[in-house]
Amino acid sequence: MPRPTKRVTMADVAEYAGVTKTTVSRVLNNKGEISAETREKVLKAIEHLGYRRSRIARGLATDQTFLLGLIVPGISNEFFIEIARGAEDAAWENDYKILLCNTEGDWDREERMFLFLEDIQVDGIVVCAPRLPEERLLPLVEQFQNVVVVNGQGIAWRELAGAIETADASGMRQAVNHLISTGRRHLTYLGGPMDARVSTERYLGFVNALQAAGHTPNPDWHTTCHPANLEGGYESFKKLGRVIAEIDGLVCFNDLVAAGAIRACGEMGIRVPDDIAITGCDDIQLATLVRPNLTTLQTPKQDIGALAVHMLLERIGGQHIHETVIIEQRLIIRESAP
Amino acid sequence: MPRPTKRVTMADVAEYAGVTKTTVSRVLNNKGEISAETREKVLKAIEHLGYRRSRIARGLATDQTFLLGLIVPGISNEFFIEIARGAEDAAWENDYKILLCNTEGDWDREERMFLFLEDIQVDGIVVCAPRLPEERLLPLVEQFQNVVVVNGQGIAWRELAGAIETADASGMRQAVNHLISTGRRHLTYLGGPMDARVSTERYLGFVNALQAAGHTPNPDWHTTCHPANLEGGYESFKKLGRVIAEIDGLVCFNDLVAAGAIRACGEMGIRVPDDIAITGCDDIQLATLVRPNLTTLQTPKQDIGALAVHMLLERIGGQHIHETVIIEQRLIIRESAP
DNA sequence: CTGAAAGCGCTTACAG
DNA sequence: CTGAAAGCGCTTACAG
Repeated sequence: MPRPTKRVTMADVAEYAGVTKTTVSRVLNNKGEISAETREKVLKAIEHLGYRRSRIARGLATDQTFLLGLIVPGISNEFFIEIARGAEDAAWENDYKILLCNTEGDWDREERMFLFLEDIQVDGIVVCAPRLPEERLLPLVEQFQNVVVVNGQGIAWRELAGAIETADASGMRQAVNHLISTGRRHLTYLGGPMDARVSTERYLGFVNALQAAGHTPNPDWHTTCHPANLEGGYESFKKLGRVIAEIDGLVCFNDLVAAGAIRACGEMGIRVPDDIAITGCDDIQLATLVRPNLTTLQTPKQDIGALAVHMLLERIGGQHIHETVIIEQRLIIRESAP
Repeated sequence: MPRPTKRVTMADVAEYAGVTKTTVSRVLNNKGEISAETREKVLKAIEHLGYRRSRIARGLATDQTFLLGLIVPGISNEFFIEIARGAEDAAWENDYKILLCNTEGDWDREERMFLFLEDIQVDGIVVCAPRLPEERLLPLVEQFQNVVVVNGQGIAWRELAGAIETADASGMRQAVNHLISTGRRHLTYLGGPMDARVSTERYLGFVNALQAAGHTPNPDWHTTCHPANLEGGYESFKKLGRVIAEIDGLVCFNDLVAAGAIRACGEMGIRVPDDIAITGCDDIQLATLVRPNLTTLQTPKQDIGALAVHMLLERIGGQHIHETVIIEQRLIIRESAP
């Protein structure tokens, strides 16, 4: 922002303290030996003049901005908001700042965001892109040094970036087992978009768990939601139409979809959980707002955000300790599937 | 991000095109006369080398970053998310980018965010700070050139910054009039934190409208919510305790609070809207998710965000056309107060 | 322990 | 219409 008053620069500090910019820079960066006395003088000058180092100038000189980008496909989705929150805290703790970028699930916008972040010259990027096709993700990851991908698809990029994934199949298994152990016999799955790995994986988890328990999933019942939000869940559930009466257990892709299904049940005169038990996934706030409350899989969203930042920081520091981390989910039993 | 391969610089482009950096800069900025031929050569060189101008270097040279900051007190509050969305679109359209900053309603964090944005050297800042005290806001506004405040408190800063405000009192009047005209006689107000102007103003609007209609608000019934979200609304409604049976109309500070009240009603065996009619404010998504759907005041959230950016751009351009803009709300009638 | 000087990648008067 | 040069505010070898 063009300042009304001239900016206080390092040269001003140097002059006031009677030293050179080199010295000022050194005390600022705690680099090299400096006599206690000189340091004192410089610190006083900084204090007195109200000097604040220009991140831009520093960025130009060092090629480091201490900025991190976080790309999410939607900002009104609490799942990503929580990840952002965790990431932000972790970043601040390490003197980094987070730039939150929302793509609205638009792939072109995804690329534009990468370009934007490259423009700003962030030191690293966390990408949450569950639906982005591998062939779109790969070039982005190739172009940048430090990237951590949360729930990404494909494998081509994996040696280039860090990865964090939720243990989707195992989560769904917990949901299915719970429904079966509470007496449900005719289960189906209300899925997310099948172009997302998290989605297909959850479906597979559902199918496998069912088979492992000696049941056969009815493929005709399998329904997906577009988009995987409340409206999508509502519409898709209604599509189940006549067969719905036979179903007594519904495993949903996420809490939003589950809430939509519950809403549809309300209108269709189907009682939850009496007639049908419903489970969600992620445990967002909505899970406890909806009536009946959602039985769901808790995902440690903030932890994922913090972990992503830590992995990024490792990479920036030249280490690649955590290549891939799997995050387990935990079943929380509430009213919708007691 | 320290690049593995050397960055393509303006000098490279100049060399490849057989001109000087000055010329390259000129075609990039469309400044000064350039022969079509030269321009062509430069453009080709840029294309060929895949050159992308460094925003950092440019920022250092011009003191302009084409970056805007947007400070919000909470990122899980849909009201602010929508403002952010509107702001982002408006910014992109003008080749600016938005940096979204969340303070979580923490005033110290508010100041830190300002410092951070100053650090990044954004060209302007939009602040949503409904609860920030005037004496905290003033120094921040004084320190920056280009600021637009959304729903700010106090007046001291008003000649220094642009302002956008919702017409809260008039909104509440609509709600009260609707309740009265549909036969409700014993109204009360479930308020927000009384340290926010929007909150006191809504309360005054409520009281005035009631009096204008010849009713006397019962001050004993007046209750505030801390915080003004679902839980707060739920708790506060319960505090109304015994007197609740006498109340047949409830005007709420916002949709979140209203949803909390509805939830409490459910548990207390009070029927909405039969026993009590409830109105919200803002018309967030939740308004149509809750059962019964919320009658509420629609606030054009995205428009507010876009307007804020436009006002900021005006200021950056040296104009101060819109000093203060008042945004009207509109009553949407749904199930909770038919 | 401290300084002089070059460099980061741009822009912008000033000349021609 | 184009260029040489200084400057934006830092950092960092290189000397001493």
